[in-house]
Amino acid sequence: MSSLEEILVRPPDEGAPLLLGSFLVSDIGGVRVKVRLDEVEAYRGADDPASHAYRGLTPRNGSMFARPGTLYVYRSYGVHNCANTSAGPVGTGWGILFRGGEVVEGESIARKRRGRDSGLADGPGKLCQALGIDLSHDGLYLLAPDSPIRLEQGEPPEVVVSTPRVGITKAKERPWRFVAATMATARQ
DNA sequence: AGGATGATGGACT
DNA sequence: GTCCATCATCCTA
Repeated sequence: MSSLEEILVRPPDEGAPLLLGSFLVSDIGGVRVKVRLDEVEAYRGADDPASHAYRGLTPRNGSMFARPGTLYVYRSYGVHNCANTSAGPVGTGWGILFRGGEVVEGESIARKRRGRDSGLADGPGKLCQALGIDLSHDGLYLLAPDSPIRLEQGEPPEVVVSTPRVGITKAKERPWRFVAATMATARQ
């Protein structure tokens, strides 16, 4: 099994599927919420018209160009926050979007933050809300054990399904969305 | 300085 | 399935 450091330094279309089963943990407001990642997408910087980093470094996307494992948070549709980790060598602008997961700890906190009892983290905006991630957390280093938001190693899923990415208008055909599945349930 | 846009989610028909 | 809230950011001028 590869370490998170080894996974994140790879090109994201190779690293992203290996990130499935890992945990995204937040210690915010004195409480902990932990999510097992089951859906991610790769964005490949200057090689990828769908990436926020496609046009190079801007004030918003700086975290994507930082060392792999840096948290990049952006506002989506004026309403939601979405979280990524940077990937690849420094300066590439590569990244992996955390699209969804299952809350495995702090479920009551997640329910409260989400204002509902189900669908707690099955989407990038929902996942951020459940974990309490907002723009102020942009730039955190997810591999630091004392970071309030961090990645922790987990068990890889039985099966990984790859599909085109969701919600983009450019480079739609690239199969860079990766979803954890089991032999029985080959989800799309 | 202003306008278009979007890696979404929730409510509703 | 459709509609749309709502705003940071980026591009054009």
